[in-house]
Amino acid sequence: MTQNSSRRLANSASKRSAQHFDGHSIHNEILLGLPKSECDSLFSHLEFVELQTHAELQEMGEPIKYAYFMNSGLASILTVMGDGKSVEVGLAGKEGFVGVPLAAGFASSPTRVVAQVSGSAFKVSAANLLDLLRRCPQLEKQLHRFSQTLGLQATQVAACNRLHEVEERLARWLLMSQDRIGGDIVPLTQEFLAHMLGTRRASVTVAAGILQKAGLITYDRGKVKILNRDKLETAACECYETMSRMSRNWERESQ
Amino acid sequence: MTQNSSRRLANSASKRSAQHFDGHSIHNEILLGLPKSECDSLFSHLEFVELQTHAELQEMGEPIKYAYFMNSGLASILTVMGDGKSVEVGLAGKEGFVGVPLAAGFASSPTRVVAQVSGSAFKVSAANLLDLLRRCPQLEKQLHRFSQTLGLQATQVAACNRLHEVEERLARWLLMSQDRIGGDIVPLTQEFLAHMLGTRRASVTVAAGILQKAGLITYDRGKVKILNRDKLETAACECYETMSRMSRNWERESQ
DNA sequence: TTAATACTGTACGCTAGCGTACGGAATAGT
DNA sequence: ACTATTCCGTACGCTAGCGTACAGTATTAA
Repeated sequence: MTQNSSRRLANSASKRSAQHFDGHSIHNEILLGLPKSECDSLFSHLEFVELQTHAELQEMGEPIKYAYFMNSGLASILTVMGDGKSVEVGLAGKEGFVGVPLAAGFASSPTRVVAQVSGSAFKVSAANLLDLLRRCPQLEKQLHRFSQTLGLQATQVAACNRLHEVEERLARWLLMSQDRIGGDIVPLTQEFLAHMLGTRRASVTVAAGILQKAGLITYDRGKVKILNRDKLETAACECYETMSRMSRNWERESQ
Repeated sequence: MTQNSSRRLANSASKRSAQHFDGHSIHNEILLGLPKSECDSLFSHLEFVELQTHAELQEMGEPIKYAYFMNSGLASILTVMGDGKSVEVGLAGKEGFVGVPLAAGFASSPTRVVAQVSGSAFKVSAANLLDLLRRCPQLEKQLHRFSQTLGLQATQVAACNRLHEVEERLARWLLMSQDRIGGDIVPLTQEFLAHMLGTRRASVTVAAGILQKAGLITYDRGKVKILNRDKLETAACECYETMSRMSRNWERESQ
């Protein structure tokens, strides 16, 4: 990244549209919401990176090297057990950030984070981020907010995992993913969906089959196409509505 | 609360032991860790309150009126579904605080919080807390930290609820409760334990019966006595160890 | 073209846990 | 002392989901 490109980005950051970085459009909502002064500090430390599917952004228990402002695609936050079984406990798309523990003074990642849908992000080293947080109160505030939303996601997921069935949870997951990546196709195999939902691949096949026969989705070799979003919402458990409402309230309540 | 008592508290707060407030010992670890300057600001706004069992500190979806620095007893953070089923997603004892959403700019509680084991706390109005946070950076930092620990608790619980059995989860819950309240008796009926674990009362009876026959606990009308803590740890799922380790790392990593 | 791999559908026996209900024992109220 | 309530143990039929395995189809590699 050249000094020139970072300056160009910083200059354009005061506008709410058509912001670029080294030729890459900025979609990340945290970055887009920052005041110009903080952008000036921040942007010279950012690096644009492509995220391939299943790329590991953070590993459970290991030091956090980089944090990521998600720009497109989808990052899954997973809790992994000793026997290798995993459950998704949070999602981060372009509205979010990967590396929230850093903002609270935690140096190691308590979870695994993988790019579940390929995309891109702006990454920053942990050391630089910590330094920036001291100078950028708005950035710090936004990261604390997003940390809180992830925590709330996790609480709802904790209850949902205990009380709701695979079919409902699958529908919820598809809706939440579509909200974050846009479009009507969610590229993901049943194998990895099973890891998300903390269940067997065979259970996903059955649940997806039911949704498919009902005409809500089609499933073909790692690509889910959402055909009827309204009906899919009724097929999902209440947790989808709850989590959406939390996001909306969030935007309203945060000044 | 008199001006006199708050002054006395503030004066004693620079010492690490024998701190009192209106004659009540302070056990809350967040309060004990604050510098004297912030104590001076904070203490005049605190009020000591007794918490009866099942007292509701915060209701899901409603505005947060008061925040609580827990002093003794145990607060359960619950996610409640539309049909009334509930699951515990977090615990706060004297190491903690009830009302973390306030610190991130959230005015309503996304969860229900009840005093699961009676005790006491120092409460502060939401408005006063928000005002104090602007003047007390250490307090703000500590609340962000605790917010993060609650979020991590929730992620582990989300996975645990999906993957582990009632008996393991019961053992984990008893251990975590004992860690927070001290002593070897956890006063709680099977009915409410069922709400915590998101299961039937009958399932708790069975699980508790197994632990009882194995000589790990005794159960009698709302009082669990822990007889063999070591064996109880092996009966619990790995999540207990994981969550304990997270707390320990937390203390080490946070400066 | 052939072989190997990845992805999906399906099947079968099995178990934990559900919903529900009933009875007994301890406690509290009057 | 009597009654009502709370709390715990148990039982029974039922279902979702588990672990596992195998086969079929699409994709990729050689």
